[in-house]
Amino acid sequence: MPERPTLEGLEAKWSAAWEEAGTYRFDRAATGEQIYSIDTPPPTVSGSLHVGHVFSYTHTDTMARFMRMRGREVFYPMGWDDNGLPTERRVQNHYGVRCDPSVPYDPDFRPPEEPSDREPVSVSRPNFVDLCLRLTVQDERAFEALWRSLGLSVDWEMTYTTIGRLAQGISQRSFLALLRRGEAYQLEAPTLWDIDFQTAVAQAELEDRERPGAMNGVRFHPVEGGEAVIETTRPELIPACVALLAHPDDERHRNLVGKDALTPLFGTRVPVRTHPAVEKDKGTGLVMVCTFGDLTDVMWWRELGLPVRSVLGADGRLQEVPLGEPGWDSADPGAARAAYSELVGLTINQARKRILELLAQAGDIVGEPQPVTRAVKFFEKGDRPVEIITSRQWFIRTLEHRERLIERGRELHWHPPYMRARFEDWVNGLTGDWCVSRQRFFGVPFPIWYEIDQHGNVCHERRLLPEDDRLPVDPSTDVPAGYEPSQRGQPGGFAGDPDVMDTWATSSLTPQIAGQAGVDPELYEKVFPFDVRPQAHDIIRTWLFSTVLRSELDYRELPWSDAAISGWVLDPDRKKMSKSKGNVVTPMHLLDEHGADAVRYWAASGRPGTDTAFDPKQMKVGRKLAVKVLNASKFALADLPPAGASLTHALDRALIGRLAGVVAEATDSFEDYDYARALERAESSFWWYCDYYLELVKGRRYDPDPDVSASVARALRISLSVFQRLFA
RNA sequence: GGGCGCGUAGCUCAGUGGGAGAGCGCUCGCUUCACACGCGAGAGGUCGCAGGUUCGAAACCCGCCGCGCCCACCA
Repeated sequence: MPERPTLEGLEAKWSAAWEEAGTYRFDRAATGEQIYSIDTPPPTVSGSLHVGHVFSYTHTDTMARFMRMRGREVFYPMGWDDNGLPTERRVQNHYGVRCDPSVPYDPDFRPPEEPSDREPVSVSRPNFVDLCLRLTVQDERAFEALWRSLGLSVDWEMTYTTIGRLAQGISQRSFLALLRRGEAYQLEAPTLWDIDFQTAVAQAELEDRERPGAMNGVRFHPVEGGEAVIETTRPELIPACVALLAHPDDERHRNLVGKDALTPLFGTRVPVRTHPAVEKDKGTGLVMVCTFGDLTDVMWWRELGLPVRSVLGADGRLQEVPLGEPGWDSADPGAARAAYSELVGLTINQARKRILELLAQAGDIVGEPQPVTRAVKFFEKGDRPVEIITSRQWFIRTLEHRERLIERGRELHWHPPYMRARFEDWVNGLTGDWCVSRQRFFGVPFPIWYEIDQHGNVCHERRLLPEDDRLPVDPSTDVPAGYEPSQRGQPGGFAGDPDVMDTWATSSLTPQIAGQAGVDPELYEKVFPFDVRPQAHDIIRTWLFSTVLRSELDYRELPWSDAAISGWVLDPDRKKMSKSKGNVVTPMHLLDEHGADAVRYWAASGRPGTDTAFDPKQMKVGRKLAVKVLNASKFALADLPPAGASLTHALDRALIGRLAGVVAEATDSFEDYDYARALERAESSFWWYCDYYLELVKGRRYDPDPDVSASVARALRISLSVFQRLFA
C-alpha cells in the first residue's frame, strides 16, 4: 500500500499487462449466444483523430467491457478506412504528386522529399497507390497508439483495412454476386458529378451550401410570334435547353402550350409543355428545362421523354457541340455557332457572365437581374457545386427495395429509439439508385474487363468476369482468363474497367470484412449477424443505410440486432467541430494531461445520441474521481483483518443492500445502452459511500476488538470490489 | 415547407405524476489520523411562454416562441 497513491504509471503498467495476458483477445471456442460482436466503425485514415472519435469510441468500449463482465465473449475488432478520396487528397498534398493513369509505372519512383510549390509531379496509378499505402500505414500506427492510450479493449489481432486484400476480395465478390442477380447494373445516365475531382458522387454525399446568385429574366421567341419570358439563375445552360414548361392550370401560358419556341442566341426549337411540378407563382410561371441544371431537370427530362443536349464537359467547361446538326437544329446555324464560339472552353462562371452580355446585346434580357441567395448542392468534400453530367456508371438497385429497408429499420433496435426516424426519412427521400462507381484511383477496382471489337471499340455489354477464387483482381494490371497481357487495349483484345468503388460500397460490408466472410467461414458463422453497430448520427444515411442495404441484398437479414447512435462533440460555443472552422480539438494532449480514465469519464457522461459540448472541466472531475477511488481503496484495504468474517452489523448489511440496488440500476442502464446513466449512478453512490459510510465506520474499523472490526472489514472488501467493477 | 431533438441555478447537465437536484464556479469555515484532486456550511432557480388533463405537473396533452440537426425546395 503506497503512502500516497497516484495515477501516474498505472496506464503503462496495465495496458502492457493486458496485452501480455491477451485479456481482450476473442476466444474462438465461444459459441452462439455467448458471443457479443461489435461492428466497429473504421475511422477514416486521413490525418488525425479528433476528440469526437475519442468520445464515441469510448461509448462503444464501455459496452464491450460491460458485456465481457456479463460473461459474453466479445468480438471487438478495429478497422481502418483508408481507401477513398481523403487519402488521395492527403497524398497529393503530402508528396506534391498527382495521379495520371496514362503515365507508365516507374518501379524506381521516389517521392519528392518536400512537396514543391510548383506543379505537382504526375505519377502512374500504381505509384500513386503505393504512396497512398505508404502514408496510410504511418497514420494507422499513430491511430493505434492513440487507441491504446485511451485504453480501448479491442482485439488488435483482428484489425482490417478497407484497402486491404480481404476487403477488396469481399467487396468484389459481393459486387459480382449483385451483378449476377441483376441488383447491380451499368448505365449511361445523368449522374451527380464533381468537376474538380472529376468523378461521379452519390446523393448521400451531397450537402447544401448557401451561395449568392442572380435571377435573370430571359426572353424566348415563340415560333408563332409573341414572347415567352423565363427566369433563370443559370443562363449558361440556355444552349442545353430542351423544353419550356408551365403548370397545366396556368392560364397565362395556355396559348403557348403545345407549340414551339426558339431559344435566344441559338435559335434552337424547343417545345412548350406542361408538368404539375411547375410552380405557378415562381418567376413568370414558365421554366426552362436544361440537360441538366438540377435534379428537377432530370425528373422532367425523364418523365416527359425529352432529348439530351449536353453542353457541360467533365471538367466543368462548356464543350464543343455540333450546332446546326441533327439534335442541335437551329433557325440560324451561323448565328448559333457564332454565339456558342464565345462560350466554348469557358468555365461555368465565365460562361454565365459572357452569355449575359450576349443576351443583353441581342435584347433578350428582360428587366434587371435580381440578387438571390440560394442553397446549392455540393459534394461534401468538394469546392465547387456538383453538376449533372451524363456518364457511364455502376449502380446498385435501391429504390425498389425501399419498403423492405423500412421494415428492416423497424426490426433494428435503435439506441436512442428516435434515431430510426432519420433512417426512414432518408429511405423515403431517395430519388435514385446508388451510384457506386468513382473515377478515382485509391479504391477497390471493379473486377470487370470488357471485350474490344475489331474496330477498337470497347463493348461495355460484353463483360469478362473473373472466377470468385481469383479475387481480388485489379483489371488495370491483371488479365482476364483466355487473354494475353499484350491484348490490353488492342482490337480483339480487352480493356479493364477503369473505375473504383465508392468508399461506402466497401464500408457497407464491414460486418463481412471484420468477420472474414468467405475466408474464415467458421469465424463468420459465429459473429454474423453482429450484435451492435455503434456509430454517429450523421452517417445514418450513408454507412448505416448502405450496410442494411447490402445485408438485405446478400442475406435478406439485418447485419446486427442493435444500433447504438452517438452524438457529436461540439466546441464550447456549441458549434460543430470542423477543420475549416479551425475549432478541432486533438485528443493526445488531453490523455497526457488528464489521463485516460478522466477523458473516458468525460466521454461516457455524454448521453447516447446527444451532442455534447467539449468541456475539459469534466475531465478534471473524472480525474478527481479516479484519485478518490485510489484514496478510498487505501483506507478500505490498509491493515484489514483476514477475510472470512460475516456481515453482522446492521449498517454494513444496509450498505451492501444499497449497493445491490445500484448494481441493478447500472446493469439495467447498460442493457439499454445507456452507459451515461450507469456512470452517473455509480459515481453518485460512490461519493455518498465515501462521505457517509466510510466516515461512519471509522470508529468500528479501528476498534481493537476483532469481533467489532470484522464486519466492517468484510463490508469494505465487498463494497470496494463492487465500485471498482462498476467503474470498470 | 416536413421530420427529429433540445430549452431546469452564472456554466455543464441529471431528474417521465407528489421533497426542485448534482458537479463546476461563488461565499464562509476546516491541514479532522484514506483523500486539500479533500471535508463541512451557505447564497443562487416564476423548471422557455400560454392553455389543458389531474386531488397534485419541471414531467402527460395542445398551441406558441427560441436553438440545433436531418430532409425537401432552390426555374
